[in-house]
Amino acid sequence: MVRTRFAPSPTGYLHIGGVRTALFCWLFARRHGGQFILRIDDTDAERNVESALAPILHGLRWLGIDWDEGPDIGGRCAPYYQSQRLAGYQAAVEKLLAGGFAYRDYATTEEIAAEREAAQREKRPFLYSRQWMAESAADDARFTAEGRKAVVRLKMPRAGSLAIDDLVRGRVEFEWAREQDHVVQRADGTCLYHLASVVDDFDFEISHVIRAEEHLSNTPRQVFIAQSLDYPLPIYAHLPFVAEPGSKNKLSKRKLSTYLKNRDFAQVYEHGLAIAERLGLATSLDTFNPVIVEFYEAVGYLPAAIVNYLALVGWSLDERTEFLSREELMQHFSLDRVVKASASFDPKKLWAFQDHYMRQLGTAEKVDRMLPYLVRAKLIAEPASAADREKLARIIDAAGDRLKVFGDILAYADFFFQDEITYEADAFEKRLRKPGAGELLDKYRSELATLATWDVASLEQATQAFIEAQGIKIGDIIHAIRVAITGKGVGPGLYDCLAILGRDTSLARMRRAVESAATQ
RNA sequence: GGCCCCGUCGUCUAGAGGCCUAGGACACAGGCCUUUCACGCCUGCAACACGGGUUCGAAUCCCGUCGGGGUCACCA
Repeated sequence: MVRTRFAPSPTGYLHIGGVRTALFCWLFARRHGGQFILRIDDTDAERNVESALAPILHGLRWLGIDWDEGPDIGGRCAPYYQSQRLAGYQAAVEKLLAGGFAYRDYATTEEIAAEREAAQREKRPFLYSRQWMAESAADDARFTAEGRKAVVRLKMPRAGSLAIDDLVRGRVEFEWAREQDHVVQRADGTCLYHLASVVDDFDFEISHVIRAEEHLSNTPRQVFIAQSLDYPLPIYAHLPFVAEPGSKNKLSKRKLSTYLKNRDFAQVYEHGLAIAERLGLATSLDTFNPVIVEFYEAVGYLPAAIVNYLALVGWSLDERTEFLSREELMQHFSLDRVVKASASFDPKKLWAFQDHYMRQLGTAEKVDRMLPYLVRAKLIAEPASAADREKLARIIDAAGDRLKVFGDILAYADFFFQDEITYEADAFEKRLRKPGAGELLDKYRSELATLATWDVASLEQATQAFIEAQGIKIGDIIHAIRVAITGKGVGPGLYDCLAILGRDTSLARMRRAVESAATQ
């Protein structure tokens, strides 16, 4: 039975690299009809675990990465918080001690540091002297009498080597003599991550440990712990990590200002920022950041796009398939097609997937998903009336594939719902302050005032007739009309805008624009 | 610095000795379409890190060099 796990520590946010790891674990479990387990690594946590965990669970759920056992739903191996499994770790430490695989060490941190520095000075690899290792009860008594406190260290082998057959790396070998006597239990009795992780993986019957590459060098000590405890070894698979845009460094949420120098990254960030600001969301880099999954949810990306994109960061189905549904991924995912090299996060490629999945949506669904954005931005009152929904549907159809994320509706719908529009300065100058623009627009307005039916076809026909009568080209007036009725230089098709706005509003806005152009 | 991992277009990747004058996608550039923008269509730019082997033949195998990254906590 395949059982994989994702073991986040409650940090308060879901990192895009973490999601990729979770996704691969989940996909692998689903592919093999196994279980995906969520375990919370909170052995060190002093913070509020529940509130720091909520965004992580929420993000995974939003992406559709569901777990079979975990903190909120329980399961046969409960509890799923490491902080609630301390007794098991304690028992493991006792067993390690009893078997001679670990020892009580009374060295102070200063003494260890001194040894490490000495080794560095002499340019030889550091290996603890075990000078303060207690080998008998008498030693314990003696060291304790000196006022020392003990930690428990692993008594690592000092000869031979270990070979791991990693599912993505192949065979990797380590010399035991290079491995340190790592601490597994602190002086205060609490246990460290590596021990807890190994014990839990055994207790949860994890068959495949799929995790990021940064854990590869930690594997020997974990194997040592597992072997010393007589645990069967899980199968390991170390995934390449997700790197910064345009570099090979590990993606980090702290370095956003550096990433912003990357044009693509900056573009995606600023696009999201504009939406967030209209929604009145907090936009500190700590909470609103394309390295964090919440960013995409807030701005209105589709989970399908993110999942599809992320699946292709480090994995591919074949030489040309790009679009894969969740079901197809579950069906085809395999670790042997995971690449070994780290892969840069490319926000523009994610954007392209978003564009693709957005097109699959029908108008009705877009109305449902975009309406909340308009409500939050106070462009539509809650609850939305049937008329508002109808109008929104028309706007969405007119805007078409210009709407890349749900939040984009704000920029395309605002002037339809506002009573009073503001002009974009550049567009106003260029289109309405041009000599003669006002007069022409005024004539056009008078012409439209007499129009029998106010719909797209009639508007187009009337406009054509108007430019022919005036002996001008469409480009000579259409931009002025657009700025007059929308306030903007770009937007949906002009006749659509006029039709949706209606006769009264359109004519009133044109009149006001003519006045503004003349007086300002 | 020690140990470990990695190295194909700017980016994600295909490639398991001849199918490679290296394929696809994103990005980028130019053009067409066009009322703006977006879309669409066409074209283009662009890579096997380097050096030695092995072989009739190497992006693919071996060795070395260089480069990049990870890790060396009483963090996870």
